[in-house]
Amino acid sequence: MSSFDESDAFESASLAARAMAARPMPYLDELNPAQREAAECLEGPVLMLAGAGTGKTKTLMARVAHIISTRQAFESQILAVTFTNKAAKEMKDRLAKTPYSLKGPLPWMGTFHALSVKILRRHAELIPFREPEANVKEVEDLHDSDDVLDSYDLAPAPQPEAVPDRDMYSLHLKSNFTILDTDDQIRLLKQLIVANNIDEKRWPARMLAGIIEGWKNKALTPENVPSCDANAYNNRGVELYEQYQTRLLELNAVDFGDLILHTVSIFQHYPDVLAEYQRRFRYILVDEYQDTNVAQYLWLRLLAGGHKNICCVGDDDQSIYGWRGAEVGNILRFEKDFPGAHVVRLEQNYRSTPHILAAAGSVIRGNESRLGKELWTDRDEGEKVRLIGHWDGEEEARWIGEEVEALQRGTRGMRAMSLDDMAILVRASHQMRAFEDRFLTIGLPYRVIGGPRFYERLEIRDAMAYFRLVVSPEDDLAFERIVNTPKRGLGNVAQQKIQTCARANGVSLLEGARLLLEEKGIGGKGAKELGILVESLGRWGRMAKDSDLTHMELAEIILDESGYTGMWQNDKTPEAPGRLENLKELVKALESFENLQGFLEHVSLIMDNESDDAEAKVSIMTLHAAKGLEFPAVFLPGWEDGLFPSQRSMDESGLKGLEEERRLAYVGITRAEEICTISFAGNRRVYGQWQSQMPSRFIDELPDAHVEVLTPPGLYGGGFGAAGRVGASAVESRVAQANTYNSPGWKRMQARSGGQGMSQPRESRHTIIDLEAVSSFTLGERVFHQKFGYGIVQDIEGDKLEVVFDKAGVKKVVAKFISPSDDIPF
DNA sequence: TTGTGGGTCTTTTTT
DNA sequence: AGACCCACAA
Repeated sequence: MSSFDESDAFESASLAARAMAARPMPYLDELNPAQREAAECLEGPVLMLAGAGTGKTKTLMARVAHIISTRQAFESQILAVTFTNKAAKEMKDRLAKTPYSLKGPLPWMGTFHALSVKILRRHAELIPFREPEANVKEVEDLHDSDDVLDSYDLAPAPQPEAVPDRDMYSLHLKSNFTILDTDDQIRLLKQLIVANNIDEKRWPARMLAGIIEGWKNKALTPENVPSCDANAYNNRGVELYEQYQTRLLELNAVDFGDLILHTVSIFQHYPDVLAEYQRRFRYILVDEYQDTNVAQYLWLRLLAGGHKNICCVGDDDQSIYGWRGAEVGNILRFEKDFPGAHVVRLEQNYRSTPHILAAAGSVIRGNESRLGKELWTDRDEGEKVRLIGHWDGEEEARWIGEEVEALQRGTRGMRAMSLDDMAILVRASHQMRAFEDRFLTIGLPYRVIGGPRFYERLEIRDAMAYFRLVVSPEDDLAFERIVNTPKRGLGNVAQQKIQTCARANGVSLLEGARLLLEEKGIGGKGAKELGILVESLGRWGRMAKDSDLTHMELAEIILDESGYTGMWQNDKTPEAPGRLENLKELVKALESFENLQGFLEHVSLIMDNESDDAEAKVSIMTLHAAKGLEFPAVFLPGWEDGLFPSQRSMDESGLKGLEEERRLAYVGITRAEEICTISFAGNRRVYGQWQSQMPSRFIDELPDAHVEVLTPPGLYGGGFGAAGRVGASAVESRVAQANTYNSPGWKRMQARSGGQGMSQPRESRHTIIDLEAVSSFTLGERVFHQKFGYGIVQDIEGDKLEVVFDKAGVKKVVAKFISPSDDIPF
């Protein structure tokens, strides 16, 4: 990456010289007044509140063009940050298409992580930062502060008297560090957990990984973890976190969280380094600001600290990643963080019809904490949002399948739509199965968006482990991964021996294996195979250096000679051919890199897959995956209380959780350009159990005037099932439900499974208990919880209930219950 | 070393 | 119900 050299040219070149030839600004003419304001205001901090479909990317691009053509900065002095590679790529493409006065691409456009890697490679040896003695007290003071954010000042820490001598610490990060993905991380943590004699059953590695990730998201190093988190992971969380960080340094590796954390830490502790970057980046642009976590926020705040020419773009109503550390607070607090900030609201929507916007607006208005925005459009009215209830999930999938086909043909005078124009957006990925099943049986082409990323797949990770080992033989994690893949007769015992031998000699596992073979510490088939592997790795390594083979040819040789390709060729399972296909893809992907090394450097941060195939297909994806996309026709199935809004989200995060769910609903509806169809089912299988469902409370929030309630076919003829009833008179029932939802003891229509001849609906009393209503329980009362089943109330304490459930030994403190006082659903 | 049975968990997912 | 993971047996 030579961008630093490029941008150094700035020091000698004069901006004034470029200013001589002023050019017209065609990009500004294409904007509406609000967009134009956001693009033109180049002085000081700007917050661009861009609602769904209001042309924020276009505005951002115009802003870049404006900065360049008014000679405020060179391309290389603009820092443009996104969250995903997809977003970064999209911006790159857009910029390339409408270059205006741009001389070339922006070298500092990328994800937080990619940009951090770029920075970190230059300063890796500054990690870890060690507090010089004199500063220790100060740091302790910081930790006592309640608010993580307030404990950091905009000004970097005072320069330590003596810059730590890196040689003093044998252990520091080196510039060629590897980036671990989640899988490696978990394996590493597992080893630590075992080494610490912790019961991995009770305290899973995943949990620890989650806790550590949470800390890193908050920019907390092991020393910084506040005392309130000290009891995390059976009181040993911090201890293990520290060990983990040490282990990472030993491996010269970082995880994703470290990329941000280390960069922030360098900025905080080395003012000269920070100043260099502050000077370099004259303008900072941030996309999806509502998704930033604390660490990323600090990253930005430190970089913008000097000139404060920061432009954050976001939509507080589309913040749906709170569960992974995103802080809506960042965007809500922007004006406080950056006094004198210029706030621009983009409210004209170019995507959806008025009916759709009205529905979305009416739902999101239910949220308390928002900056407030009202989308409008001058488009034609179009169709009302459609609402329909179904008997069960299968019926719902069947109906949507037919509806998709109808739209494809073009019905009721509507234009025929391509399958590419339609999407089904679900709350949880397991909901996708019903649609896949149905679409397979009727032969409707579909594509699932999401799923495991290309480079996360088993075979890709295996292949890459081979490459890694060839490039850097001391990569122990890679060695562990492939030593017995394909099967070489090296089981646990053999691997243990290698571990011991390597540790005893203080060498890498590969080297340890070699020593072990020399000492004849291992025998039989395993020894022979291990010998071949060790020898081959050495040979491939030499080939990588000396031979004239292209790296693609080398990759193929590695995969073939190691027996890895053969392993899948002999595999008779149905997925084997697909995996071989993926391996070919992988080799093809090597093409765009100069060598294996270069490929590996980048692969952990890229995810370009999504092969664009020609055939039109309906898209199926989660609401989260749909963010940023748009479709003429959108289906939103599964709007049932407990599923959407998700019970778990509400249990864990209360009102905050509910508000995030509501934003999810908002995101869903605003994906639609012309037709938006919301549906729910009266009955659904939950963990193999049939449960009757209530329509989502968000349905209550839809404005009657903009909703058309459809009648599910066939329900009137056969009888009056719960679903039929709710579906047929959803508008009336919505009104009734709205009044009773949050109070204990609402009436509930009880559905009964019974095939075609649907029985009369029966009423039964159920109670939803929220925090305020816990006191309405009595000791010894029998309760039912969706997850834990039936149980007895043991104790009532403040706003918490302690319940012992029938299911062997489950004793939980939960605040929310559903309690049937007479009848049991199904 | 590989197969099997029992126990557990079950929202969303990027880098 | 169904997937996954681990412990234990062949």
